[in-house]
Amino acid sequence: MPSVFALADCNNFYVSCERVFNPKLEGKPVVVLSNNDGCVVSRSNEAKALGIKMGAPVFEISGLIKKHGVKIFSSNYALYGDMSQRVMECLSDFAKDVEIYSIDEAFLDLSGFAYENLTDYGRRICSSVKKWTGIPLSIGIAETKTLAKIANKIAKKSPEAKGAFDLTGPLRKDRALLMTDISDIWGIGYSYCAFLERNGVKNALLLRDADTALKGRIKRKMGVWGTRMIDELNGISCYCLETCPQPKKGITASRTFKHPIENVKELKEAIASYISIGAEKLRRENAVTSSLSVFLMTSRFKVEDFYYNIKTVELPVATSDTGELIGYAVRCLENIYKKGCMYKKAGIMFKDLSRNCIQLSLFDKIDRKRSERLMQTLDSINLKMGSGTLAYAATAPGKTKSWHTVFEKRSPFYTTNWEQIPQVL
DNA sequence: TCTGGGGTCCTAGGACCC
DNA sequence: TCTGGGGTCCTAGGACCC
Repeated sequence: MPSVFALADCNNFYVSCERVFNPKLEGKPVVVLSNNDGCVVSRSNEAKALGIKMGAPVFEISGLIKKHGVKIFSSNYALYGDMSQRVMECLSDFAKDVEIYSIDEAFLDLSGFAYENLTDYGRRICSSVKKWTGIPLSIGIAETKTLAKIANKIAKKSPEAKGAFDLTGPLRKDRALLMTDISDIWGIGYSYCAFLERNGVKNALLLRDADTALKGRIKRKMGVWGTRMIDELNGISCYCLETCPQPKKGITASRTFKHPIENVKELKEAIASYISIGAEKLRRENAVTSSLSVFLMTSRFKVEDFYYNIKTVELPVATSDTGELIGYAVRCLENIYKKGCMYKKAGIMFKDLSRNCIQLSLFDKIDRKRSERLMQTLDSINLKMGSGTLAYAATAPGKTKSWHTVFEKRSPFYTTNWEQIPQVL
């Protein structure tokens, strides 16, 4: 049985989440900003039409914002995460297997739906999800994930598609691939796009039908990725549906500061707080780490005196104990801290994760059982009473700090906080 | 003045070993 | 003066994704 994938992708997801609870935003230009309200990460169609680009720094578009009354929001991750869960639950009603690909995308296995009209089925999914969650989405259907991505782009762009576009079967495929710019193919970024264009490959059809010589050049430049991409465009599926989330290979927690920081004490607090975030993720994954890195950097936009340094330590015994990790991290920080630098970003990384099996060391002085109980208690209190209820003193809890991320225009936590639930008056 | 965060995979090249 | 071959493992860096 040939495989059939549907890619369900929420339209302008973060903006759509804001609109669910604030319907007055419908039809208006709206953008959602990154941490510290730095740059644009989600745009409504109206904002796109004004020429606001993805990733644009806010200070560069402040004129446009003023002129057109663009509504702006800080990121509200609690809201988006919760809305995403609702959308994914709805989607799972429509297919036997679902792969959650990102916060706003999922692949559905529609193999064996041959007797249904797939376009109609896709439209039914869209209207049900919209009705149940308020979130609009588009569906692209095809024999491979890469083709489903292309189908999805067409579903989003063309109003006749009414939310869903089916690319299975030979009929519309050539035309669809001809109309697809090389840069719109999944896996083609800035660098590969330039390479392929230099080789005369301007659209997906030309890439699909590459001759042997061109395939060779692509293989040399892009490796196996390039080969697989051509196969996928030819309807040969190279990527199957991953229904169970793969265990994480590493965990990173880092933040950019609104204003640069020089003070080592403040940097220590920031690093301790990133360790807390990372270690909690680690425990949620049921994992321990045996490699910890701490890094510091100044602004990457000030090339003249750019400074970046990273220190990695291998731990004698793998752990997920926040306190223990803070201890190591602070020593790493002291190692790479250079006085006089204005730091703009700092973070921590855990690598070499292992699961559920701590290799004990003969020289270990820490009571592992006790540490495990302590972390379980910490996590359960924070889960019950709210994140950050219990925190290490090293993170300077309860005080407003220069390294704290700024969210000046954040909407209420409508769905995850009883105090902020929407009211009907 | 002001520019996000967290991932994955692949490859080349060096170190090391037999 | 002469100076092998092949395998494995690890890491850094590149490229991409959302």
